[in-house]
Amino acid sequence: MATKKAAARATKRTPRRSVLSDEIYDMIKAMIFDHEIAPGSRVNIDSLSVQLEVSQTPVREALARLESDGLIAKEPLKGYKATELLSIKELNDLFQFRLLIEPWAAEQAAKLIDNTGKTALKAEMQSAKTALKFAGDGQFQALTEHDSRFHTLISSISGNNTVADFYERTHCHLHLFRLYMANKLHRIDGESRAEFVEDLFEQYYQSGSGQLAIKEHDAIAKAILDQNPKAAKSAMHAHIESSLKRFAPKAAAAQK
Amino acid sequence: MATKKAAARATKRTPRRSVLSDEIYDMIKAMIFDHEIAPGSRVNIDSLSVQLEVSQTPVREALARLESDGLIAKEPLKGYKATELLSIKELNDLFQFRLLIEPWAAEQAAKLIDNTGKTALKAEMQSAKTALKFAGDGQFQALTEHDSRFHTLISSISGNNTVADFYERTHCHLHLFRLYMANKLHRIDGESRAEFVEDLFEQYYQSGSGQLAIKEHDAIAKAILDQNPKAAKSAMHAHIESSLKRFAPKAAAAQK
DNA sequence: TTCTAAATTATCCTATAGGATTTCGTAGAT
DNA sequence: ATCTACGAAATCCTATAGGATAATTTAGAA
Repeated sequence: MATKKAAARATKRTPRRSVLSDEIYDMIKAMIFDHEIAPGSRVNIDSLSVQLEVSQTPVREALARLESDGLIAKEPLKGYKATELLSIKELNDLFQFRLLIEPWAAEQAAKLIDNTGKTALKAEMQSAKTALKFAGDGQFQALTEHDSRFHTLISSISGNNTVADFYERTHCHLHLFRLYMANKLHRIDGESRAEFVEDLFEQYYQSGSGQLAIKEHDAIAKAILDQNPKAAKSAMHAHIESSLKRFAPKAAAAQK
Repeated sequence: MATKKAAARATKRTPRRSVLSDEIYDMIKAMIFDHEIAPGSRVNIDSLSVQLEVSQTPVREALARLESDGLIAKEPLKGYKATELLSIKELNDLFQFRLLIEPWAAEQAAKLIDNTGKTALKAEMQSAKTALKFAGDGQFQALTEHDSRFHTLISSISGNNTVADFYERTHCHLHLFRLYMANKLHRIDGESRAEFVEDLFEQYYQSGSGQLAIKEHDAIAKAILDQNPKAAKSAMHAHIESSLKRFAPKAAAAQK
């Protein structure tokens, strides 16, 4: 008896900290971000379940949630497929929406920030510097993750949970979009790859005038830390507008 | 041949306009709205599947989607439960969020509306009048549905799909909240029921000063139809603020 | 009374089978 | 040669049963 129990315990040493369907959800989301699942391609439940070595049930739950997130679309009796990349119009709509929300959030954050928030914000700006180094080598992941965390952090400091929730939701798409562009490079023949990385780095993170996007983040963070609401609001507004300018040409290129 | 075709058409009279899991999703959502599933109560997959006479699979998918909608929460290894009603803070957060979005949407709608949109808006305002009659008899469902459609319509006329999507998403909660209050009446002993209906009608839809919420809708619709952006924006702003004033005391009462 | 340990309950996951629908390919007719 | 009709394969959707693990309850001992 005891030996049998021990054996059973040994075989499944997996502590399973969370439920399986959550893990599968994260895995599939990662596959979409990494373009293992290309935009617009079919997503087969059967294949996924054998690939991830689980049964269909958790895969189904994960796909249902991803559909709510807008990362996957279900056509009845046809199956799931990954959604297409953002069109120009969708990109504009999204940024217009951000312009309505985030400058306000930055303003509120400057009003309401406490010491805990200040510490967190300073730490995030510190991590941006190391992320920037990786980006110089063509590794953008750290930088995009900083960007996501930065905006999420400000939303949460604003104190309005509805706003914070919204941010996490809508930015899946944007994240995808970014990684698409970064990923695109890897498929270009080796010769011109370095050149493209340079180009992307210049245009995307440095922008024409030599102003780094990170510097815009710095300006926002500084205004919030100084508890200057008006400055924080306008800095955020400027940042989103210049982000859109950086994205628009890339979005147009991705359409084809 | 022809007969065979006709026979085939007859046998499959079930067009199955949508898949089962979608129907189940709608059914469970309706059960939450109608308080067949009370806020905070446990939701058992097994019970639901026998109650709705389907297997567990579609129930699981429906619950996963409802979790994304925020109407149901999952506690790992404990099961699903319906989320609680909005707290005062959440109500304030939600309305603050609406104040950032909807006045802008009304402004855009006034700028961009075409003849199709004008026809739809006029029709919706017409339906409000009949809904108002039902409300006088204590049947608020038609009125709350008009409210939901009205705001959704303006979001869609604004031309920004991100905004339109957002509206549909966030207002599940609000809808629930309203129906909760309306539903509460039915559980009160017959004696004082009429009195409470009167009270609710006065405070919720007529408000202290004798201004009907529908009249506020009228003002918004008129400004949009006149293509007067500034008026539309300020009318929407005023409407949301007075809505919050109507809701706040009810939310406080529901806390207990 | 309070703490430990076993038994019960419930949830999550797996596995598989079968029905329904779409898609693709082939044969025949115009 | 093009189009229609039938048949086969693939895919999705549904249904059901059963095993494994965590949470809860109950019983017994200090």
